[in-house]
Amino acid sequence: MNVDASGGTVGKALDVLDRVAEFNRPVRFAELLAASPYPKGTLYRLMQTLTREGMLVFDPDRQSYSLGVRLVRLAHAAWRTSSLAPIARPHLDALAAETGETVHLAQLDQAQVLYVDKRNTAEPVEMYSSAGKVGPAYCTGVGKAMLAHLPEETLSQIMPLQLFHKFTEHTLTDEAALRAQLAEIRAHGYGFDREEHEPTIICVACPILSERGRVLGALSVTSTTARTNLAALEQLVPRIQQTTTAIAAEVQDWRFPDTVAQ
Amino acid sequence: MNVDASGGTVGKALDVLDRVAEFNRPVRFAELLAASPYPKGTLYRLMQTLTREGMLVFDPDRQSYSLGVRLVRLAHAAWRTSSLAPIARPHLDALAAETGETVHLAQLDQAQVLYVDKRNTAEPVEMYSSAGKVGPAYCTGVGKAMLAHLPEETLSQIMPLQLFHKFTEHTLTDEAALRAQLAEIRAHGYGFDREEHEPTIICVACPILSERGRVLGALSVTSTTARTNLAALEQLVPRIQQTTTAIAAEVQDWRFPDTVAQ
DNA sequence: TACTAGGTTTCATTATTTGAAACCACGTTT
DNA sequence: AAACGTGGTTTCAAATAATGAAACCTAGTA
Repeated sequence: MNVDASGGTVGKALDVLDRVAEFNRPVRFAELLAASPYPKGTLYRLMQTLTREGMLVFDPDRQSYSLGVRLVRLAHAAWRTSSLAPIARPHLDALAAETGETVHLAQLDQAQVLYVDKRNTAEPVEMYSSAGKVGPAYCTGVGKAMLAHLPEETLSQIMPLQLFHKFTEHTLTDEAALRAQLAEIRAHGYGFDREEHEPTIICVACPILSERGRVLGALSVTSTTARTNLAALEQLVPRIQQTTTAIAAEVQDWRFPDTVAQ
Repeated sequence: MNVDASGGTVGKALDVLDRVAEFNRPVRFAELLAASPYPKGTLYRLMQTLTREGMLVFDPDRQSYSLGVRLVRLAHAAWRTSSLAPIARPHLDALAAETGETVHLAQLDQAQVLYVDKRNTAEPVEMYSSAGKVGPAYCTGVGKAMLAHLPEETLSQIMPLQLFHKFTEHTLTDEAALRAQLAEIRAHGYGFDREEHEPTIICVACPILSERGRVLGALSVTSTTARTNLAALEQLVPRIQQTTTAIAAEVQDWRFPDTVAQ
């Protein structure tokens, strides 16, 4: 999944972190060794370093490694400064309240969609259960909305990384089909998820664009075919765009509170 | 704050990440250069690498760097597998509901306390606002509860890293005083925060220990002198210990769902 | 035009990383 | 008890990547 191969030591170290993350549970050295392209000694020292640095934690009881809490601390900062979530929060609240539907805020992480916040009127906000989750870009509303507004150069870089797994019978399964839809989305300024990722789940999504047209993220309102339909969701577009515009506007200033550092 | 100095390249790279994080806002190359011990060229390439790897994001509009979203993704995994939060969640809910007070779940990150979850009956759970925050160990209930149960070797390593800043008139300001209290806490199995960090804020905290006595984290119930007092909080100790024991017990198995990897 | 500040690249030197293999510790088998 | 095997740790010369001083851009200013 990760197209590293970049020679650098830090690249490898981060790659190891990713691999540990993929296990989703504490992992033994030998397991990781089997899953890594690195020779024993190299991997060993890499993990030593990462452990010493607090990015990994070694559990002596279980003889296994997990991601370290230092990551949580870093991510806290990342989330605050580099994600749209803190700004978007009140807007999401309002939108979710008004529509009564689930609202997703996402950004691009490499070739995938990373959900940075979520409002679900039914259940209360679950920490990290939404923030931090990743999903495919080619078959989600937010994903396509972002892809559609990417410069061709970037798009052609991440297009080959799309897996085009056929989740449902509506999933777009090749680049041509996707590109056709992206053009459409670009023209309209919004796009749909037509049960492409999960059956009965539909959504309408709008990109969040900077003044200069750079893709900052995307916002979607999700529902089910049991409750509503695409036409009804389309009615919400003006309201959603009102939100995305507001968020984009705030982002413009936001970036420099310029309070004295420290 | 960071006692790196470890020659490795990854150490330096992570150090750079920390420094970026400390700014709490997008930061220009020159700013970071001024704050770093590394020469121009070195820092430059370090940041190039980190940016290429998605750990930093460069905003071309603002000519500045922020922490990348890849961190959020990694932290999501870290939080799930390496923190007590997912397990403790229901227990925290129950404890908070019963006591009607704020409940904190913390773990040690290097020499600091890292809050991994929190329940505040008043306000709803705020994403990341609690998870990811760090605080001093020597003057918080959870901090001292954890320090008290650390093996001497580890303790003597992190003791010199305590800042002993006198937040309030009750703050312990030297190692001797702290060690005396740690002994007491170890004897009782619980400890207090006697307005040591913030005036009027008091809490009672219990460590979460593994079967073998390893420190996994700590749990505290916090209140104010306006509402209650230490004696009343002490009454809650059995209830809190019931919770910590339950969490510790669950942790024992938890670590290996042993579902087929991938 | 000259000057400056911020950022990028070069290149010979340095020192870290590499990885094959040896080694160690332990629990298992014969 | 000796031999074996697996999982983990260390060694050491060779290969490679990181270093940092300085040169070099680029764009905005005097």
